[in-house]
Amino acid sequence: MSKKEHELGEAELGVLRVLWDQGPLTVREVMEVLHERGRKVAYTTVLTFLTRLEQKGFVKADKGDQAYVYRAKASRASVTKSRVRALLDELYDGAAGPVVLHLVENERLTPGEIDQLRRLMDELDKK
Amino acid sequence: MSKKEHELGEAELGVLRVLWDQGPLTVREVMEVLHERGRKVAYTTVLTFLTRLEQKGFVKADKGDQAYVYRAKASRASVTKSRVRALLDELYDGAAGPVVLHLVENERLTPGEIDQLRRLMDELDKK
DNA sequence: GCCCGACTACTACGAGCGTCGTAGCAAGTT
DNA sequence: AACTTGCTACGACGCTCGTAGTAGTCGGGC
Repeated sequence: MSKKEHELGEAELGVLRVLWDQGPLTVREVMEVLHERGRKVAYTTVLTFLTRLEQKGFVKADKGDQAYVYRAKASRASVTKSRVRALLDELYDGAAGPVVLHLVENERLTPGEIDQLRRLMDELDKK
Repeated sequence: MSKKEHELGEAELGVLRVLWDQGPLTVREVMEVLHERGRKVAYTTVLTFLTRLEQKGFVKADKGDQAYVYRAKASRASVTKSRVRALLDELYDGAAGPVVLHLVENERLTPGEIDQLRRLMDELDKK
C-alpha cells in the first residue's frame, strides 16, 4: 500500500553528486573527493553506496584496469525532476505555484537567473 | 554522526496535512479524513503518528470532551521552507536558481501565479 | 612460492519510519 | 455488577539507510 519511492537516500545522493561533478571514478577516487568535501566515510561505506546505486540503476560500473570505474547513469536533471515532484505532491498535491513563489521570495537568485526567468515567462505567455 | 533533520516522514506529513486542511481534530476524525483521501490506515497507526508528531513538536494535543484534540503547531509555510532548503542543499549546494528554472519550465503555473511572479520580480529589481 | 597491498563480496547493526496489535482504563448500557 | 464501546499507552516487526568490519581474491615484488 503505500510506499517508498524513496529510492535515493541523502548520503547516496552525495555519492552520486561526486560522479556528476567529477565524471567516472573508482571507489577510491570517490572516497577521496568525499573526504575533500568534508564527508569522512570509510572505503567500504563508499563501496556499499556505489553498489546500492548500481542496483537501483543510478550508476553503471565498468571493469577498469585494476578497479571498477563508476559512472552516473541518471542525470542531475532527472533526479531533480523526481525530487521536486515528490515535494510538490507531498506539500501541495502537486501544485507548483506556492513553491515557485516561495523560492523567488525567500531564496536569493542571481541577476542572471532573474533574467532567464523573465525570458521563460515571456515564452509561457506565447502559448 | 550524520544528521537527521529529517524530522518528518512522508506518512507523518500526510497526517499533518490533514490538520492543516481541516483544523483541530481527534484521532478518529483524522483517520476518517485519511480514509476519504484513500489512505487506509488503522486507528492505532494514526494515533502513533500523532503521538510522534507531538513529540517532535509539530502538533499540540489538548484534552477534549472525550478524546484528545490535535492541532497543527508548525505551519505549512515553515515546513515548506525547510523541505525546500533541504532539497536545494542536496542537489545544488543551496542554489535556488536551477530549481526555480526547472519549476517554471516543467510544471504548469496558472496565469495568476505567473502574474504574481512577475510582480515579485519587479520588486526584486528595486533592490 | 609466499607475502603485501588493493579491490570486491557478504554480513551486520542501530536508528527511523510505516504499520499495527494488545492491554488497560473510563464511562455509558442493561 | 457485568458488558460494551471508545480511547490511550506500549511494544513490536519488517524495511531502508548510513556506516562499517571481515573475509576472500588477484596481481606484483622478493
